[in-house]
Amino acid sequence: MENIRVRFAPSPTGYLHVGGLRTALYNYLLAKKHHGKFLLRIEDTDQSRKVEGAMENLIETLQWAGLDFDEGPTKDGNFGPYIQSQRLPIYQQHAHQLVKEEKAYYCFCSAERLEQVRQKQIAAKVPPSYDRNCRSKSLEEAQKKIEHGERYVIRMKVPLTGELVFEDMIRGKVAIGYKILDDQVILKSDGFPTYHLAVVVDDHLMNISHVIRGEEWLPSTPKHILLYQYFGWEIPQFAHLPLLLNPDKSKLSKRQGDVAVEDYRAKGFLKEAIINFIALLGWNPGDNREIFSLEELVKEFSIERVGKSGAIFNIEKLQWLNQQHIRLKSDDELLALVKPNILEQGWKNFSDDYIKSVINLMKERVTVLPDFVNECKFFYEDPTSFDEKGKSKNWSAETPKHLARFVEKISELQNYTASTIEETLRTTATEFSLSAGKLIHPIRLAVSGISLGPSLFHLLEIVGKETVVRRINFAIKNL
RNA sequence: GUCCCUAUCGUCUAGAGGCCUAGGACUCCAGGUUUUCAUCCUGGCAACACGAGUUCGAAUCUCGUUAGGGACACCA
Repeated sequence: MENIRVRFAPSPTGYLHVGGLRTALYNYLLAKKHHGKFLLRIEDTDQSRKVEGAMENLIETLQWAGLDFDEGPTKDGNFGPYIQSQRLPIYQQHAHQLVKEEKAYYCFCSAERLEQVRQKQIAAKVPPSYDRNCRSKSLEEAQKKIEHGERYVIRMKVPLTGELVFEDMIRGKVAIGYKILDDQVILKSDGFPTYHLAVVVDDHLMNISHVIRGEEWLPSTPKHILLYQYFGWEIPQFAHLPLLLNPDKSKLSKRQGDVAVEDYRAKGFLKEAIINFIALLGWNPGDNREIFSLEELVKEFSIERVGKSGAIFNIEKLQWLNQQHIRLKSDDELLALVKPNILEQGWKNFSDDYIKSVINLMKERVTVLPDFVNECKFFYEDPTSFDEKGKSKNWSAETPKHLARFVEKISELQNYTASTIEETLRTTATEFSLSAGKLIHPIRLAVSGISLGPSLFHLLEIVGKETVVRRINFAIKNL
């Protein structure tokens, strides 16, 4: 494959959808794999749906995920502008050109008339579509109406019979009969193009070689190909990706869970895990590997290995992948990700080294980033309450005496490390003829307030002798 | 309703006619390791939608049925 140019072309209607991210990812992977270009184009031809700040948010999220585009609104190439609302004259010129060549025509039908036609068709149990009322009007007649100030749209002429056959890289041959295709509006009465015109004109002008998009576009692809033919342009390769699905197998949507990439980001999922996860939703390398970095995906990706059937977006595997990717990160990387949350908690008096030692001890035990906060509280503040179950199970009348002795002994420890702490604990247990567990569990409870967690000896080492002594003494008095 | 797409364990998937008594991963269950929990290790449950055909042989090819989904806007 040579000179690959692909694009991700979202509408700025809010956040970046995980399905959108996957589409962007597959485009990105194909481009990078073949040393091509990946462009971002903003499709904002429906002013009514435009959301303030959505484009900035889209770009920010895309870049957070690591999918840098080579050309786009904030990175000019030679094919801009990359925002469709800034390209209006281009579309208008092309639409009128088709009218001139009698491949499209002016339509003056009012919304009311269209609605009447539709109602009649529904009543007659005919599939609703435009009745081509204006198709037979002469150009002169139309011109006159326009001069009188009548509003119009431009519709493309679709052949009345025959069918259009095209090759999809994922689905193979697809054939669709013309008779079910409407004379689609390509230029709206407000002078904006519809998607169908804009996408074809831009993809051509921007030299797009492969159109990789969601399966929902498959049925309208013939309209696009027809437009390419009308303009006499080379038709790009099409690849229609299988849809991402809700657990009930409908198209992935809000209501049934989070669909915004930023939601998963906020929940503490790593970009590496999200990318890895969505890459595997519809694609696999053909062997048993499952953990991939973005760079590895670039190396391994091939569009031929993209599947055809929809994939349910099920976060259980995402969670597992997140665990795996957390382990792959260095303590320093994790520190950078976690420190803001630590500070947010008001835990300000802790050195980076301290936080890193916590991270190091905990990183094989967490699944999402916030676990470094929520499951690590006792590293940063004294427990204010104690787990009741743990107390009834592990705390006896004798316990304070045992713990007092342990405190006494570690206070004298010169070399306070996990191994000397362990040694001290075991000799203390022996003094009282106890199993080590009879000390370990109450000490854990006293120091952390809960009865689960990492290695006690490492926990005690990290927290520090002073704090351990203070917490145990507090527990002896108050438990 | 019409058109289009799709169909392997609960989920993501491997499988391009014999290598399939269908493989891997997640989840779940059991056992082991561990001071607890988690991790980790071992093992287990679990699928070719159905029916015809082609073939010596079909999860793989063809047709049909069924099911699910998508598209049918001056939205993308």
